[in-house]
Order: sequence, then C-alpha cells, then structure tokens
Amino acid sequence: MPELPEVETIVRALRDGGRGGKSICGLTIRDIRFYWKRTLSSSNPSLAEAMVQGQGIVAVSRRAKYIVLQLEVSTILIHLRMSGDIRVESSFLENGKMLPMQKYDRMVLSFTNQLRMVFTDTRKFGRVWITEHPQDILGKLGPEPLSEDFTPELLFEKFQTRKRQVKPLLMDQQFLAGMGNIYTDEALHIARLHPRQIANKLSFEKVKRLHHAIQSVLTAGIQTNGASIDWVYKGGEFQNTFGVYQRTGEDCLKCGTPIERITVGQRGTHYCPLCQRI
DNA sequence: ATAAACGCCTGACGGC
DNA sequence: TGCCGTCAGGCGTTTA
Repeated sequence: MPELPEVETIVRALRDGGRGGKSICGLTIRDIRFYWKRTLSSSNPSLAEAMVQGQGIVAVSRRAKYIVLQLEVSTILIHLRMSGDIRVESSFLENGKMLPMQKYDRMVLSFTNQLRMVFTDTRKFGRVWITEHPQDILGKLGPEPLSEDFTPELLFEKFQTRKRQVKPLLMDQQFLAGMGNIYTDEALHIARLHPRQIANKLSFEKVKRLHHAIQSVLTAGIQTNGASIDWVYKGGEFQNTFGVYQRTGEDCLKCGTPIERITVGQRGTHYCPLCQRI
C-alpha cells in the first residue's frame, strides 16, 4: 500500500508522535514477537530477539519505502509492502489488563515503559529485517526523489541508457526509490507524459516537467498525510486530489476527456488519452 | 537489457 | 445467499 508519502507520514508519527500514538524515540526495547513467521525476513526469531532486546531507539527515519529504526547496535528495517501499517499504543488497559491483539497484527515491539509498536499487515507481504548492516539492503536503492541531488539533469542522464517504458522504470526502486502506482500515475498526468513512453526518447524539456511533477506530487502527498483508500492506511487526504488514479471514466480535470485504465508493467494504470499522448 | 508471468496473501466488489 | 472472477499504495524470482 504505502508509497513514499504514506511511509514518511508514519515515520514522522513514530518520531514526533501522531496518528494516535506517541513517539518511540529513546524508548528501550523489552522484547519483539512475531505472529506470522514470514514477516521476519531471516528465519531466526530467537536471534532477532537477542539482537534488539534491551536496546534503545536512537533514531527513526525513512529510506525509500523502508522505515528505519536505528538502535544502539543493530537496525530494524520495516517494509509495509501492500497492506502494512504501524500503530503505537499502551500495552495495557486502564484496569491493568493486557490490551488484546488485533486480527492482522504480525509483529509487536514492546518497550520497557509499557508502550508497544504494532506492525499490522492484512496481506502478509510486509517484511522486517534486523541487521547490523542495513546498507546491504538500503544500498541498492536509487536516489531519493525529494533529495537535493535528484535533479532534472540527473534524471535525464539516467534515462539515456534506458529503453524501458517510463512508468515501470519510475517504479523500479533501484532506479528511483519511493514511487509507487498512485504517485507515478499522478506524476505522469501532471507532466503530460504517456506511461508507455520509452525513457530515453524523452526530451530534456519533458524530463524537466516529469521531475517537477514527481517532486510536486510527493510533496503534496506528504502535506496531506498520504492517500487513504479502501480499508488500508487511515488518516490521509491525498485521495481527494487524485487527477487520474481510480478515476477511470471520469473527466480529466484539465481537458474533460474520460480517464482510461490500461495495464502497464502488470499494473493498473490511469491516464488521460488526450493530455498524455506518446 | 527488458519484460512478462507468477508467487506471496486477504478482502472487497460486481455479476450471475 | 453463495460462488466466481477480478482487482488491490509491492516486490522477488524465474522464464523468455
């Protein structure tokens, strides 16, 4: 589910408090428990437990769509994939009883101050890594689209060696890190580019437009706390400003042409056939 | 290098 | 009501 803006919103809440929970910065881990075996990327829960037990949360940050919990020695990486979410709550009710688990809870990180951080994930695609070498995973990722070094010139240069369709390329996390299906469709619409355009055929002018569109949709997404659709991920408002995503058959807000849905790179793709021509 | 097909999972929704 | 197919903010592996 979550793309960069949703993950950023979750990370800010973990760092500063928000989304109904308190900050987890500085808390000490009492224990970690998994309720779905494959949620833990390695297959050794007792080693995972030993690697985090007693350690403090030094920093909370985001890299691409990964949540990064920096501990004193090791690092916890969380990828929410399609349906993951995080909540922070007290482990106990006011009467002193344990707060019950919920149906789709897959991992619980308990702290010594009786707070807990719960990773909930209906579809079980989400993954957690506990490692002393997070760069083994994060190091393969492409540039952060909102970072200073992601420039129109860099994007254009990276496109030159690529004959792929632009939409799947933008969603390739090793090419550019953080874009998903929604924000890619929205960015291509704003930039007036067809999702099947071949990357190295785009002029610098068009790449500049695309670069600006990527940064503006991601920034708007973060400002509105992400997009909330279906039962997954609550609290965002970005869905109210969709231009094409999930608007099949509705009028393009720029030209009035009905939005079409096609499949590109095995993903449902929404675009305006008039604004976004090859 | 590129891309398709498939696997991993559960749930919502529409058609019959 | 139930059954069935399709679809879903992702990504890794295998196969062409």
